[in-house]
Amino acid sequence: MSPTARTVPTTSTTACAGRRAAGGRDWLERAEEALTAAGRRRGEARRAVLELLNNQACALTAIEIEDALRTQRRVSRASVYRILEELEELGLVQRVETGQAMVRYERVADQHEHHHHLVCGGCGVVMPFSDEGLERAISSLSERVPLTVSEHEIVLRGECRDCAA
Amino acid sequence: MSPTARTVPTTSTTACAGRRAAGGRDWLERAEEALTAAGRRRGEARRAVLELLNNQACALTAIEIEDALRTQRRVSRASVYRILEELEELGLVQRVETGQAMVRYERVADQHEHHHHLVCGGCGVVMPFSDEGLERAISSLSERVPLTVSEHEIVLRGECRDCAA
DNA sequence: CAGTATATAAGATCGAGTCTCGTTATTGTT
DNA sequence: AACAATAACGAGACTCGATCTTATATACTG
Repeated sequence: MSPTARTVPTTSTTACAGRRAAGGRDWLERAEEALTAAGRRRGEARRAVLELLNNQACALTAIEIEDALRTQRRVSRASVYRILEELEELGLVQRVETGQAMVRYERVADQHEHHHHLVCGGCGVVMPFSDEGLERAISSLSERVPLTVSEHEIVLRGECRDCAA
Repeated sequence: MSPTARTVPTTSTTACAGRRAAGGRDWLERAEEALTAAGRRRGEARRAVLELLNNQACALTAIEIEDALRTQRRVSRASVYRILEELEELGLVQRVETGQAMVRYERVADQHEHHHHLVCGGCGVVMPFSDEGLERAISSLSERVPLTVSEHEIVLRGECRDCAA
């Protein structure tokens, strides 16, 4: 079995370690406003997805979102993807590639609660991190490169403490 | 259509811009040696893949490899993936996630011709880059993180000059 | 409250990647 | 050089994340 394409044992909402997001209240409100401003109607499926994303500390996959909502309100897979795409276009959500063969999504923080990801190759757990020095290096670099850089993504891979033990 | 899952218009071997890799002679030899040392036999399919990878400046997808070889020697898709996996295990090839819904592979340079990637969201072109300051920031960061970091990957996304024009 | 457009659900479909298994080819041995 | 033994390979079925299609339900507008 290929090490990176393995089935990652993620228990839906615990895929990304770390404290459950606390002060996301603003994000939910901001999201609702942005959607209304964009001329969108309200729907229960989308509201459920928004609420779930608002309570996450880190990125979820579409399937994890579908599973997590199954108990409270069945949301079709197509809807999950459609909603995530809308939210991404409005800059409310961002895609995260962790090298696990599926895309993860997370809400875009109000200010710059900007972060990147640590991925354990053993158990598949995903953890957020951020670093000032790294961001400085990136932004200075972005000036000297033959591309108008609009986003960047950094993934550190290795073994978490549990797996290394 | 989702912007990142779009079908990227890559013409097989030109997927990764930049001069065709020049001094790859050593890599090919090194690869052959490593494979022999690992007790592997020789096969035509693998030799074809090795030669192709040796002439690339940057990362290719498995499908691109299959297509590129189609004219000279038909190599089964399963073989391409199996060969790439072997090479990855031996540290001769590395996987690259560019956020384009498929994995790319490239040879691992002899010394530290270590590099990362710029991806144009418009045309899908992938370009290599490297930066000392960035590497320093990463390695100092790797010490302070709750993970034994073994690899890292950085992708800058934006618009290339042609697409921005 | 009727009309209309958006939101959603269900399921077909797509495609990258994986798996199985029968065939071919390399290599060490005689 | 013929011969096993076994690794390398090819063809195609299969998996599963993601997308597309279409019919229905629901939210706004007048």
